[in-house]
Amino acid sequence: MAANFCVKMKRPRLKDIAEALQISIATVSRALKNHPDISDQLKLRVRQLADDLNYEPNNMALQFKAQRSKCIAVVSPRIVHYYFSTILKGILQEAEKQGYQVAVCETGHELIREVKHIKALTQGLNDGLLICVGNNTTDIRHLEKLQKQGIPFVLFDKDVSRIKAPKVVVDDYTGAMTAVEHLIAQGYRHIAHLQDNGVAHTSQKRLKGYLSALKKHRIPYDESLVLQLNDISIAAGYEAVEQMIRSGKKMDAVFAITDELAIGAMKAAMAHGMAVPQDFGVVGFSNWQIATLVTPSLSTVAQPGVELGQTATKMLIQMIENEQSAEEYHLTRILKTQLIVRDSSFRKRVVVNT
Amino acid sequence: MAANFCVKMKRPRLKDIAEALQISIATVSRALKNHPDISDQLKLRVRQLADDLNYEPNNMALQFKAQRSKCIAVVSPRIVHYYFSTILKGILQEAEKQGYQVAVCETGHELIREVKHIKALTQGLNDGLLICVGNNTTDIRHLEKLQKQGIPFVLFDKDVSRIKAPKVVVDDYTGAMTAVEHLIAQGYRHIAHLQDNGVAHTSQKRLKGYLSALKKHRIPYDESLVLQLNDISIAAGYEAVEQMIRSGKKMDAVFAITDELAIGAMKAAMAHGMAVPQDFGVVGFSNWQIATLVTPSLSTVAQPGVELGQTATKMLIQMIENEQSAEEYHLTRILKTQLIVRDSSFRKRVVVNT
DNA sequence: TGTTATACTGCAAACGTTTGCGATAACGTT
DNA sequence: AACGTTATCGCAAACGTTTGCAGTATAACA
Repeated sequence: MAANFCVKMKRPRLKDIAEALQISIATVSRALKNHPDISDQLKLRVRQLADDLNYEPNNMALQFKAQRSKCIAVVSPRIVHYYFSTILKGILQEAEKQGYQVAVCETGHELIREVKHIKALTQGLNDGLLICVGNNTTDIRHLEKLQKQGIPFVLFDKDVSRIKAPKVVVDDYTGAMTAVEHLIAQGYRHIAHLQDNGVAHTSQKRLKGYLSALKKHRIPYDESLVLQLNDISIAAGYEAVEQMIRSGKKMDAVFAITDELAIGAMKAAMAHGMAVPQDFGVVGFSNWQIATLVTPSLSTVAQPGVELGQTATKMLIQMIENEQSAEEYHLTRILKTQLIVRDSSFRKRVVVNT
Repeated sequence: MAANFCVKMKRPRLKDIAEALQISIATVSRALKNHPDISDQLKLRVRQLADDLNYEPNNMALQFKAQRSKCIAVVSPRIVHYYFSTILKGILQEAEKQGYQVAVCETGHELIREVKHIKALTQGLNDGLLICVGNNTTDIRHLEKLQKQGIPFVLFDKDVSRIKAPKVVVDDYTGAMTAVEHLIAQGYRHIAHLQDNGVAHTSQKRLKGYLSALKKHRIPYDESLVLQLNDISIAAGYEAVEQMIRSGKKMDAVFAITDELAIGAMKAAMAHGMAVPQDFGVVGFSNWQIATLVTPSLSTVAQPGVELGQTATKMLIQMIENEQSAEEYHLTRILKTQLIVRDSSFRKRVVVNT
């Protein structure tokens, strides 16, 4: 009776039920878990009271006892980012399926924040980590420390070649190569490549793909057609291509490391009177939503974000539940990209392959 | 010596340090916490060994003891969504600042998943919740239950008028009104409104803003200019406006509930030979990234996503740390939107206000 | 009556940490 | 010599739950 007057009712515990029913805590626990040792009659009484009190087991106590939290954490350089959102969606899907909670944090490509977050996330709360390192992460001592501590983790999207650990990445090399081969098949011959500063692993792989495609089709490599940009924005792409055109450089196509760069390139070409795709072909990378919205629509290399997230999560949970450390479980899964041909690179006529 | 041969070294505990140093666990704990009761000499030895063993306190034990996890959880309808990403970024920023971990989950606007996730997230692991209900959430018993349990939570973005709880929302009404007034000021008179099925609180507020603007400027309300669509995609916007044009309906502008709808509308108008913004004005809602990329660029109402996330998080953490339940802390923060005028609605001439 | 099986239920330890309080020694003071 | 002070450290309880083991009562059987 009087208990109801209490404004702030404490969370009920097994002990409360036990005392109310004059039985032991152990019995309550077993009754709620439908243990055969407990009589049906008592089970009923216990469950009744548990429902009335709105009893929910205290997960902090459970995970403390089990030393398992059923939580994993994601370390991502960016949150407001179409591709990373996609990956996160895949992670959440798989985690939900397996009953795991997912903590998220953003590093903004800053090593300090990366280190800080990883440290905070590993102080016992999470069973494992999904990490995408930042573009500037060359110092990998924090990852090596993770390994030493035996904390399960999986690297995703960005490869870190210097560390042996489970990884899930996208086949940037083949993706880029396929894209450039497509441009070549469409008859473009002077294909420029727009990339960022080039330090990131992905950038290098895509450049290699570009080079391989040229080589395979016996197209001479022109160094001046590969542009390193500080920025991967639309404006940067626009500016780069405009300068090239102004300088009189012969160029009839662009393969860009980003959809945004590609769109900038496309706009610059059009602004200078070139028709896309007739005079100028463009292929981007990532298949952002905007690729379908620009005119002409942008051909691009799609990365399987959801699949990547799912795969990484599956691997991580497997490591956790089999108690395998990252060290003894190094295997790199490479996911296929898919070339999506849209209007910006499809001349709609049969092209003789050289 | 032999311990080093052990392949899988267990995580060191205070007990391990204590035994190695032949002192009590309590002393180790105090030494590491720099308690004045412990001699500097012993502190040094303890810290030395702790460092050597790479000791990190077990957070599960800590949070179990304190019954505080320093974790909050976010329940969001969508993950791959520009606006929600922005909000999440704000949440993560504020949480990082205050040392909280953030768990995330996606409901996909499905009530069942919403209920399930909220239940899972509240079984003790999180100190509080940030919830954006789905569009179809009319049954709010799960929220009422949260209140009864005294678990702190803040509703964000979507208002749920039937429940008294702390909320952070955006001023959809004024945002919509300002947008429509802008169209009116630009001289448009036959302004259509594209909305979704209209059940969501935000949809209703925006419709009201639309109506208020018309009324204020003495423009007769034409019911047939308000279209409820099943879908908020570009295609849906395109189709809706195309049908209107074909039907011969007089219409010279669109205010859409979404940037995507607005872009669809714009493309439809242009496809039918109308010049934007000369013959046809368009304003969207949300300021997605694509708004700047379409031609002409899209005017839109920007929602302060980061600010919203930060505000909600601040409120939640305050509730947690002051032990205020959602019931006794109901206050609704309404954040201002900002009209961003771009090419799709700016006729670039002085317009006499009627 | 004694033995054994059956059906329940409770005791207590364990998970790792913190912390109030009590204990011990060394040293100084009277 | 007796007492007080100070510095240093340990004991044990507490947080909520699970679970192996032991215990008790009842009933069935010889």
